[in-house]
Amino acid sequence: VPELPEVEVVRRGLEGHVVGRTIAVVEVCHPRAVRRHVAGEADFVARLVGAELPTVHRRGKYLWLPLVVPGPRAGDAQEADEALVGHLGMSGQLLVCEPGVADHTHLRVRIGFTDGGPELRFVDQRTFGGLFVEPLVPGDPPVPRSLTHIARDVLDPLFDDAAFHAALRVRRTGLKSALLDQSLISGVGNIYADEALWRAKLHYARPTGTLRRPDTDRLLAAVREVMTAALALGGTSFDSLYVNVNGQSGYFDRSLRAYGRAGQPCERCGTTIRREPFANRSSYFCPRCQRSASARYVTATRPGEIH
DNA sequence: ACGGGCCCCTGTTGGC
DNA sequence: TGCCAACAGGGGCCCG
Repeated sequence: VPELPEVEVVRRGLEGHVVGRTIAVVEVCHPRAVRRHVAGEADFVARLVGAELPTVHRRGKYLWLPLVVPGPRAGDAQEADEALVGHLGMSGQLLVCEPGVADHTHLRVRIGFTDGGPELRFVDQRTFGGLFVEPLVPGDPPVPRSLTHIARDVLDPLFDDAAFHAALRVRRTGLKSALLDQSLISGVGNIYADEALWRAKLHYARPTGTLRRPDTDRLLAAVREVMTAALALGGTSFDSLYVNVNGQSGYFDRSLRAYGRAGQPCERCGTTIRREPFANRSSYFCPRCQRSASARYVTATRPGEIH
């Protein structure tokens, strides 16, 4: 459930079903799912068992739940100094389901609670995602250590539009590469990058150094609009891999204007949407609406035609 | 230091 | 029908 809207849907689900509860048991079913927990599987489990989960945070595509361990005397309030961190990768799901429900084929981690209620299950077909426990680094809010290089996302009120524009100006790369760079702006993946670029009428290969402030403002507005609209529809789901904590799909796939629409007419101008290879994936765009890559740059990116 | 390329996995799909 | 290459929403690491 990869991009920001889908991860936010999951965060809200965790807020409703997991926050306030205390972990009783943890079962790691596949070691690769906890590979980012360097101290190992047993340490991962030990740090979780007995911890209470007061809140759930998200930055970009990462989720984390601060862990509060009960103090020596009952009722002692403790500050969380570490957190359970999760990334869904390409195919990860966090599902809330009754303890009796049959294990999913790709169940990787099971977390049970002291109240005996629904479990939290991490299910991940491709195992690009994972869970790990890490110390929190002080900040607003405190962030797990390995997330300190992740930029704030566009729905974060503290995202700095001017700083983002300045960063684009000094980069020497294409616009979509910059959008996908989680250290510049987080939460944007392949789908919403293409959708935002279509909305802002910008070419994916436009050199970032050529952007003027109004271009950046239009782009950021488009990213915010498309993500907000997707969130309202529960995110984008093409199949059962991308679901909320209750296993339900979102409906934003019907609202996509560029992604996956190769060969179909642009809804703005009727020109056929084109698909081009991009970084081992694909870029979808309207060749008429999104013509802003300079001719020199486009030429230079074609193998064997560098002038 | 920074950008692009490659790899980590499993499953589905479409062409021959 | 079968086989196999291409492709899939991500990111970390290595290399130049």
